[in-house]
Amino acid sequence: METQSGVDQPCGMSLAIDVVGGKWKMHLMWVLAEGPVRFGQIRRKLEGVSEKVLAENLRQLEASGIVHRELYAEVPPRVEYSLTPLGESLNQALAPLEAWGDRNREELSARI
Amino acid sequence: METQSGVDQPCGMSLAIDVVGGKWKMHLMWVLAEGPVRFGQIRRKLEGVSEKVLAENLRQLEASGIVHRELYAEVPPRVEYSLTPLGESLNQALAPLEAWGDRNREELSARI
DNA sequence: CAGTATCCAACACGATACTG
DNA sequence: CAGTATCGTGTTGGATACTG
Repeated sequence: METQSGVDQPCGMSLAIDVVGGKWKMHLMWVLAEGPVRFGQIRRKLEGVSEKVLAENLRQLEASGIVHRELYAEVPPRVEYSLTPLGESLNQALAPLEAWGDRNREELSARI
Repeated sequence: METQSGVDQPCGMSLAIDVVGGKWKMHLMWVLAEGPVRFGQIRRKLEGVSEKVLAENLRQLEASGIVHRELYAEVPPRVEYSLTPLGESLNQALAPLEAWGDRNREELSARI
Protein backbone atom coordinates (compact mmCIF):
# COMPACT_ATOMS: atom_id res chain seq x y z
CA MET A 1 0.00 0.00 0.00
CA GLU A 2 1.14 3.47 -0.82
CA THR A 3 0.58 5.15 2.51
CA GLN A 4 -0.13 8.90 2.49
CA SER A 5 -0.02 10.03 -1.13
CA GLY A 6 2.68 12.64 -0.76
CA VAL A 7 0.41 15.64 -0.38
CA ASP A 8 1.03 18.37 2.19
CA GLN A 9 -1.80 18.13 4.68
CA PRO A 10 -3.59 14.83 4.15
CA CYS A 11 -7.25 15.51 3.41
CA GLY A 12 -9.89 13.05 4.57
CA MET A 13 -9.96 11.50 1.13
CA SER A 14 -6.32 10.56 1.30
CA LEU A 15 -6.90 8.72 4.51
CA ALA A 16 -9.96 6.95 3.17
CA ILE A 17 -8.12 5.93 0.05
CA ASP A 18 -5.21 4.62 2.03
CA VAL A 19 -7.70 2.43 3.86
CA VAL A 20 -9.82 1.07 1.03
CA GLY A 21 -7.52 1.56 -1.93
CA GLY A 22 -6.29 -1.28 -4.07
CA LYS A 23 -8.08 -3.80 -6.17
CA TRP A 24 -10.00 -5.81 -3.59
CA LYS A 25 -10.66 -3.92 -0.38
CA MET A 26 -13.83 -2.31 -1.66
CA HIS A 27 -15.25 -5.65 -2.67
CA LEU A 28 -14.16 -7.00 0.67
CA MET A 29 -16.17 -4.31 2.42
CA TRP A 30 -19.14 -5.32 0.35
CA VAL A 31 -18.86 -8.95 1.42
CA LEU A 32 -18.15 -8.16 5.07
CA ALA A 33 -21.15 -5.86 5.27
CA GLU A 34 -23.48 -8.85 5.24
CA GLY A 35 -22.19 -10.20 8.53
CA PRO A 36 -19.41 -12.43 9.91
CA VAL A 37 -17.81 -14.57 7.23
CA ARG A 38 -15.08 -17.18 7.15
CA PHE A 39 -11.94 -17.03 5.05
CA GLY A 40 -13.10 -19.70 2.63
CA GLN A 41 -16.48 -18.08 2.18
CA ILE A 42 -14.88 -14.81 1.19
CA ARG A 43 -12.65 -16.54 -1.31
CA ARG A 44 -15.64 -18.11 -2.99
CA LYS A 45 -17.62 -14.85 -3.07
CA LEU A 46 -14.70 -12.87 -4.48
CA GLU A 47 -13.96 -15.11 -7.40
CA GLY A 48 -10.49 -14.46 -8.77
CA VAL A 49 -8.69 -13.36 -5.64
CA SER A 50 -5.69 -15.38 -4.54
CA GLU A 51 -5.22 -16.60 -0.97
CA LYS A 52 -2.16 -14.44 -0.58
CA VAL A 53 -3.81 -11.24 -1.67
CA LEU A 54 -6.97 -11.91 0.31
CA ALA A 55 -4.95 -12.53 3.46
CA GLU A 56 -2.92 -9.37 2.89
CA ASN A 57 -6.00 -7.24 2.39
CA LEU A 58 -7.70 -8.64 5.48
CA ARG A 59 -4.60 -7.93 7.56
CA GLN A 60 -4.48 -4.37 6.31
CA LEU A 61 -8.14 -3.72 7.03
CA GLU A 62 -7.62 -5.28 10.44
CA ALA A 63 -4.67 -3.00 11.11
CA SER A 64 -6.77 -0.01 10.07
CA GLY A 65 -9.39 -0.94 12.63
CA ILE A 66 -12.01 -1.70 9.99
CA VAL A 67 -12.20 -5.45 10.39
CA HIS A 68 -12.38 -7.68 13.42
CA ARG A 69 -10.80 -11.13 13.29
CA GLU A 70 -12.23 -13.74 15.63
CA LEU A 71 -10.27 -16.97 16.00
CA TYR A 72 -12.10 -19.96 17.41
CA ALA A 73 -9.83 -22.56 19.03
CA GLU A 74 -11.37 -25.53 17.30
CA VAL A 75 -10.27 -28.37 15.08
CA PRO A 76 -10.45 -27.76 12.22
CA PRO A 77 -9.63 -24.09 12.86
CA ARG A 78 -12.32 -21.53 12.26
CA VAL A 79 -11.87 -17.79 11.78
CA GLU A 80 -14.60 -15.26 11.33
CA TYR A 81 -14.20 -11.77 9.93
CA SER A 82 -16.62 -8.95 10.61
CA LEU A 83 -16.81 -5.16 10.48
CA THR A 84 -15.96 -3.11 13.54
CA PRO A 85 -18.08 -0.03 14.35
CA LEU A 86 -15.50 2.00 12.45
CA GLY A 87 -15.89 -0.40 9.56
CA GLU A 88 -19.66 0.03 9.66
CA SER A 89 -19.30 3.79 9.53
CA LEU A 90 -16.98 3.47 6.57
CA ASN A 91 -19.58 1.40 4.84
CA GLN A 92 -22.12 4.18 5.35
CA ALA A 93 -19.70 6.66 3.84
CA LEU A 94 -19.14 4.36 0.88
CA ALA A 95 -22.83 4.02 0.07
CA PRO A 96 -23.21 7.24 -1.96
CA LEU A 97 -20.22 6.36 -4.10
CA GLU A 98 -21.70 3.00 -4.88
CA ALA A 99 -25.05 4.59 -5.64
CA TRP A 100 -23.29 6.97 -7.99
CA GLY A 101 -21.66 4.08 -9.83
CA ASP A 102 -25.02 2.34 -10.11
CA ARG A 103 -26.78 5.44 -11.38
CA ASN A 104 -24.17 5.95 -14.08
CA ARG A 105 -23.51 2.33 -14.87
CA GLU A 106 -24.49 2.63 -18.52
CA GLU A 107 -22.47 5.71 -19.24
CA LEU A 108 -19.42 4.46 -17.38
CA SER A 109 -19.34 0.92 -18.74
CA ALA A 110 -19.26 2.36 -22.21
CA ARG A 111 -16.33 4.62 -21.43
CA ILE A 112 -14.06 2.55 -19.25
CA MET B 1 -5.45 1.48 -14.45
CA GLU B 2 -6.98 -1.82 -13.52
CA THR B 3 -10.28 -1.77 -15.35
CA GLN B 4 -13.12 -3.84 -13.97
CA SER B 5 -11.70 -5.75 -11.04
CA GLY B 6 -12.58 -9.26 -12.24
CA VAL B 7 -15.81 -9.67 -10.33
CA ASP B 8 -18.91 -11.20 -11.88
CA GLN B 9 -21.48 -8.39 -12.00
CA PRO B 10 -19.65 -5.13 -11.43
CA CYS B 11 -21.21 -3.35 -8.47
CA GLY B 12 -21.37 0.42 -8.49
CA MET B 13 -18.30 0.55 -6.30
CA SER B 14 -16.20 -1.25 -8.87
CA LEU B 15 -17.11 1.32 -11.47
CA ALA B 16 -16.41 4.20 -9.14
CA ILE B 17 -13.05 2.77 -8.20
CA ASP B 18 -12.13 2.21 -11.79
CA VAL B 19 -12.78 5.90 -12.32
CA VAL B 20 -11.06 7.46 -9.32
CA GLY B 21 -8.61 4.72 -8.36
CA GLY B 22 -4.87 5.26 -8.33
CA LYS B 23 -2.67 7.59 -6.41
CA TRP B 24 -3.68 10.95 -7.79
CA LYS B 25 -7.21 11.04 -9.22
CA MET B 26 -8.84 11.74 -5.90
CA HIS B 27 -6.58 14.69 -5.27
CA LEU B 28 -7.23 15.79 -8.80
CA MET B 29 -10.96 15.82 -8.13
CA TRP B 30 -10.28 17.94 -5.09
CA VAL B 31 -8.36 20.50 -7.12
CA LEU B 32 -10.78 20.52 -10.02
CA ALA B 33 -13.73 21.05 -7.70
CA GLU B 34 -12.68 24.65 -7.14
CA GLY B 35 -13.20 25.64 -10.73
CA PRO B 36 -11.37 25.64 -14.07
CA VAL B 37 -7.63 25.26 -13.67
CA ARG B 38 -4.66 25.17 -16.00
CA PHE B 39 -2.17 22.36 -16.30
CA GLY B 40 0.62 24.26 -14.57
CA GLN B 41 -1.65 25.31 -11.72
CA ILE B 42 -2.56 21.71 -11.03
CA ARG B 43 1.08 20.69 -11.02
CA ARG B 44 1.87 23.29 -8.43
CA LYS B 45 -1.09 22.37 -6.22
CA LEU B 46 -0.34 18.65 -6.37
CA GLU B 47 3.25 18.84 -5.29
CA GLY B 48 5.11 15.68 -6.20
CA VAL B 49 3.22 14.61 -9.30
CA SER B 50 5.21 14.31 -12.51
CA GLU B 51 4.05 15.82 -15.78
CA LYS B 52 3.65 12.41 -17.30
CA VAL B 53 1.48 11.02 -14.55
CA LEU B 54 -0.62 14.15 -14.31
CA ALA B 55 -1.27 14.11 -18.03
CA GLU B 56 -2.20 10.43 -17.94
CA ASN B 57 -4.63 10.93 -15.10
CA LEU B 58 -6.26 13.90 -16.76
CA ARG B 59 -6.68 11.90 -19.98
CA GLN B 60 -8.29 9.05 -18.09
CA LEU B 61 -10.71 11.29 -16.22
CA GLU B 62 -11.49 12.96 -19.51
CA ALA B 63 -12.18 9.60 -21.12
CA SER B 64 -14.46 8.70 -18.24
CA GLY B 65 -16.50 11.83 -18.83
CA ILE B 66 -15.51 13.36 -15.51
CA VAL B 67 -13.31 16.14 -16.79
CA HIS B 68 -13.70 18.66 -19.59
CA ARG B 69 -10.62 19.90 -21.42
CA GLU B 70 -10.89 23.30 -23.04
CA LEU B 71 -8.12 24.29 -25.42
CA TYR B 72 -7.72 27.97 -26.23
CA ALA B 73 -5.99 28.69 -29.53
CA GLU B 74 -3.61 31.26 -28.18
CA VAL B 75 0.09 31.85 -28.01
CA PRO B 76 1.35 30.73 -25.60
CA PRO B 77 -1.15 27.87 -25.51
CA ARG B 78 -3.65 27.75 -22.70
CA VAL B 79 -5.69 24.76 -21.57
CA GLU B 80 -8.30 24.72 -18.84
CA TYR B 81 -9.61 21.68 -17.06
CA SER B 82 -12.95 21.57 -15.28
CA LEU B 83 -15.50 19.10 -13.99
CA THR B 84 -18.36 17.99 -16.20
CA PRO B 85 -21.83 17.58 -14.67
CA LEU B 86 -20.97 13.92 -14.20
CA GLY B 87 -17.79 14.97 -12.47
CA GLU B 88 -19.71 17.28 -10.18
CA SER B 89 -22.06 14.48 -9.23
CA LEU B 90 -19.08 12.25 -8.50
CA ASN B 91 -17.73 14.95 -6.24
CA GLN B 92 -21.00 14.93 -4.31
CA ALA B 93 -20.76 11.18 -3.89
CA LEU B 94 -17.20 11.51 -2.69
CA ALA B 95 -18.03 14.02 0.02
CA PRO B 96 -19.21 11.54 2.70
CA LEU B 97 -16.04 9.49 2.26
CA GLU B 98 -13.93 12.54 2.79
CA ALA B 99 -16.01 13.52 5.81
CA TRP B 100 -15.46 10.05 7.21
CA GLY B 101 -11.72 10.37 6.79
CA ASP B 102 -11.79 13.75 8.50
CA ARG B 103 -13.90 12.49 11.40
CA ASN B 104 -11.53 9.60 12.00
CA ARG B 105 -8.31 11.38 11.17
CA GLU B 106 -6.75 10.79 14.59
CA GLU B 107 -7.56 7.13 14.77
CA LEU B 108 -6.53 6.44 11.20
CA SER B 109 -3.28 8.40 11.17
CA ALA B 110 -2.13 6.37 14.12
CA ARG B 111 -2.88 3.06 12.44
CA ILE B 112 -1.84 3.55 8.85
C1' DC C 1 -9.50 -24.93 7.22
C1' DA C 2 -6.74 -21.00 7.16
C1' DG C 3 -3.32 -19.46 6.14
C1' DT C 4 2.37 -18.56 4.86
C1' DA C 5 6.33 -18.78 1.59
C1' DT C 6 8.18 -18.06 -3.01
C1' DC C 7 8.64 -16.58 -7.35
C1' DC C 8 7.04 -14.00 -11.24
C1' DA C 9 4.54 -10.63 -14.19
C1' DA C 10 2.16 -6.36 -14.99
C1' DC C 11 1.70 -1.84 -14.26
C1' DA C 12 1.65 2.51 -12.00
C1' DC C 13 4.66 5.83 -10.85
C1' DG C 14 8.97 8.76 -11.13
C1' DA C 15 12.82 11.49 -13.45
C1' DT C 16 14.43 13.59 -17.28
C1' DA C 17 14.79 15.32 -21.91
C1' DC C 18 12.65 17.08 -25.72
C1' DT C 19 8.76 19.52 -28.80
C1' DG C 20 4.63 22.31 -30.98
C1' DC D 1 2.85 26.73 -21.67
C1' DA D 2 1.42 22.20 -22.17
C1' DG D 3 2.45 18.58 -23.06
C1' DT D 4 4.96 13.73 -25.35
C1' DA D 5 8.82 10.31 -25.42
C1' DT D 6 11.83 7.18 -22.98
C1' DC D 7 13.70 4.65 -19.63
C1' DG D 8 14.03 2.84 -15.08
C1' DT D 9 11.94 1.23 -10.64
C1' DG D 10 8.97 -0.23 -6.85
C1' DT D 11 4.73 -1.95 -5.55
C1' DT D 12 0.65 -4.79 -6.32
C1' DG D 13 -1.32 -8.65 -7.65
C1' DG D 14 -1.33 -13.68 -9.52
C1' DA D 15 0.05 -18.76 -9.36
C1' DT D 16 1.52 -22.43 -6.88
C1' DA D 17 3.32 -25.22 -3.20
C1' DC D 18 3.60 -26.04 1.48
C1' DT D 19 2.25 -25.94 6.79
C1' DG D 20 -0.06 -25.66 11.77
